[in-house]
Amino acid sequence: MTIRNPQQTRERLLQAAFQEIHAHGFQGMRVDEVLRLTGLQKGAFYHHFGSKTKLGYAVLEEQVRPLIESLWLEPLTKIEDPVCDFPLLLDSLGERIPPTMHEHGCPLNNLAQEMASQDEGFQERIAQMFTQWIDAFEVMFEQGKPDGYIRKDVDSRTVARFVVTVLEGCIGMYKVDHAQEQWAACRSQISIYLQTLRPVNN
Amino acid sequence: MTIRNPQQTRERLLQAAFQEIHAHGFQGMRVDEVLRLTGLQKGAFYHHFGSKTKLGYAVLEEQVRPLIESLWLEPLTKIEDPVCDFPLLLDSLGERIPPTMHEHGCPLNNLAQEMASQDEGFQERIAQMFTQWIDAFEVMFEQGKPDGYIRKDVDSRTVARFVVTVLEGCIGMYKVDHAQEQWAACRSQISIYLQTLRPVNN
DNA sequence: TTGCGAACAAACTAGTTGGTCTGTTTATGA
DNA sequence: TCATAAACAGACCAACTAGTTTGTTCGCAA
Repeated sequence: MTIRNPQQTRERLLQAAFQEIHAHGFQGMRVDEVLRLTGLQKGAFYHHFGSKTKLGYAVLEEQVRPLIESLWLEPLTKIEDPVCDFPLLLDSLGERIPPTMHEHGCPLNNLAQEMASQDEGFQERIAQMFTQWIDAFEVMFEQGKPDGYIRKDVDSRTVARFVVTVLEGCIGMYKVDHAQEQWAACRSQISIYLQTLRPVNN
Repeated sequence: MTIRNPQQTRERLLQAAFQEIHAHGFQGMRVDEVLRLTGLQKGAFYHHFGSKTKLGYAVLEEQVRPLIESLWLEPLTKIEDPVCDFPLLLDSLGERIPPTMHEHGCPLNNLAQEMASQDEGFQERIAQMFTQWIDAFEVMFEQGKPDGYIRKDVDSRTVARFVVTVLEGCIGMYKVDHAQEQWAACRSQISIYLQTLRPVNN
């Protein structure tokens, strides 16, 4: 008599799938390998998820999304002076992310590059998550205006788009050759860029 | 009696493979589909390329590399004032790239994100091509110094790294939802950033 | 207590995929 | 001209892969 725990079974499948997708991409992820990692069988898999694609959606929403939220969205709300504090947040990133991130990059960006043009379901979910991410940055810059940290005429949304772009680009570049200079370059130059958002009459 | 042309046969295979890899990724590319597109048979394929992987390498070096060179490296050599001319080069990009690029993004970046952590052969070739690309930007910024376009104390390599990062990030973001604002944001903010490279006593 | 659906196990299937093997035709150099 | 290798055609194969089916067991509500 084995004790059953449907929620935990589902969660185990999700975590193993997330791990495999992060390492090999969605198309590279093998259902059989997820089963091997969890010690479960086909029956369990297709009971909880109807198909490989639906599993992918679930991983995106239940694994990747919370990760982005805790790693980025939540810390951003605590930033007072974007120009000064955001680069500091970047510095702490190395310690805040799990080791697998160094090797395989940002799971959201990976899925974005692989699946956005392949599957509409992925595309929509990914686009929404990026929008949410940009929103968080926009709020951060907007909130910096009343306190005089950011110029009033700055287009916060445009700046937010740019910052997210730099982040994804940087993580992508780092994935290629893991060069420390690459990360350092983005860190220093984003800081220089942010200085341009300061009010003129300092 | 059919006329044989080994070089052309090889080239046809390369072009079809490039097209398929660009559309579906390397792992998503099917040898059979390349054969169908070219009207050739397995014999021809495995005569010219020993394996799918070797074909991938050949596509990278004989299709992607020349594309990067003609689209970026070559135009960069003609730029005099980086701060002013580079954003103009970006503006002309829309007309200079083939339509498939809009849909599937940068083939080099796609392969980078998909294969860098999967296969050492890909990783090394991709890293080298990125280095070459960064080199070209570095030269551009360095050459802008004697003429007073760029501050003498600017670290050209760091700036070059940053610019390539922004480009790849931007193309990647554009791939997700094809938003015009995304492209416009990067275009305008990269221009603002480049202004910080100007000498102070203008 | 019992009935019934949820939660699995496990064998099976049909289609796909990269790659091989054998044979045939074309070019090329001696 | 003729031998030899290059340049293919095309059938074949073994491994893999997502998904199905059937059957069994567990948990909960009535």
